[in-house]
Amino acid sequence: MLFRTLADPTRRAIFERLCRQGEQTVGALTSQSGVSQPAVSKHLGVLKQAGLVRDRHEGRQTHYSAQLSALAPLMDWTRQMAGFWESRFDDLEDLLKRMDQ
Amino acid sequence: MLFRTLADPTRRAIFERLCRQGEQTVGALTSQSGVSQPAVSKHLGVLKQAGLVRDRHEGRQTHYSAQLSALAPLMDWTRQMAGFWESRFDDLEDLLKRMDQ
DNA sequence: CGAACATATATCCCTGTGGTTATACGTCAA
DNA sequence: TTGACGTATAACCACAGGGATATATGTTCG
Repeated sequence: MLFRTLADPTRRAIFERLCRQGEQTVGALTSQSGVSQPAVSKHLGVLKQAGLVRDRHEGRQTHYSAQLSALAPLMDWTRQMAGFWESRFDDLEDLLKRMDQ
Repeated sequence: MLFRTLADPTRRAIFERLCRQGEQTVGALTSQSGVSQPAVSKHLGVLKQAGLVRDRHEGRQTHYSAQLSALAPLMDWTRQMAGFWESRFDDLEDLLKRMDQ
């Protein structure tokens, strides 16, 4: 589900912005997304269902923020793939270095 | 492009199998994929274009293997998002609260 | 209350793409 | 060379889903 959710560029950009700049209203996200407000709301719904964001209602605005813990399965998957590969003899020192950072 | 490539379950399963079990022929991959051989070939083409697999021709068969170094951008992206998140004060507070629970 | 505002939902359209079958291309064996 | 085999390409279909516009829901303010 995570891959699918993050596959769309617009949606991924929204999530990245929430990671970089913290909590944002739908309006703020819309103004820099290049698509309509309903489109942004739909993307936020998908992100929320994937657990990647959480929403907080304050008056008539809704504030969204990134829920980074949801990325854990992604890191786990990547590490697992690397593990399988590594256990089958080969260098990939470069990748392992980056994983250790 | 990585997210998009790995978003499809069938294609991701093919890649995972190549990671777990090493080099495989198209026929071997097809037999356990649940879809037709042309579909598998198409998926392999997409994976190849994303740099996630390599192909090696041997007679009339083609052997595919995972090219794990292509996952590096994925790890970099994830780490970058985590970095943005941790560098923001309010989120650190949230994290600490959750750690105390 | 009524109007402006912020967001969510409904509806529809249209493209992308994953699936199929049919077929072409290359390779091995006889 | 002919035929069987392994894989790739072609042509087509069906549907998911991202986009827009229109409208509903809910909130603040005069």
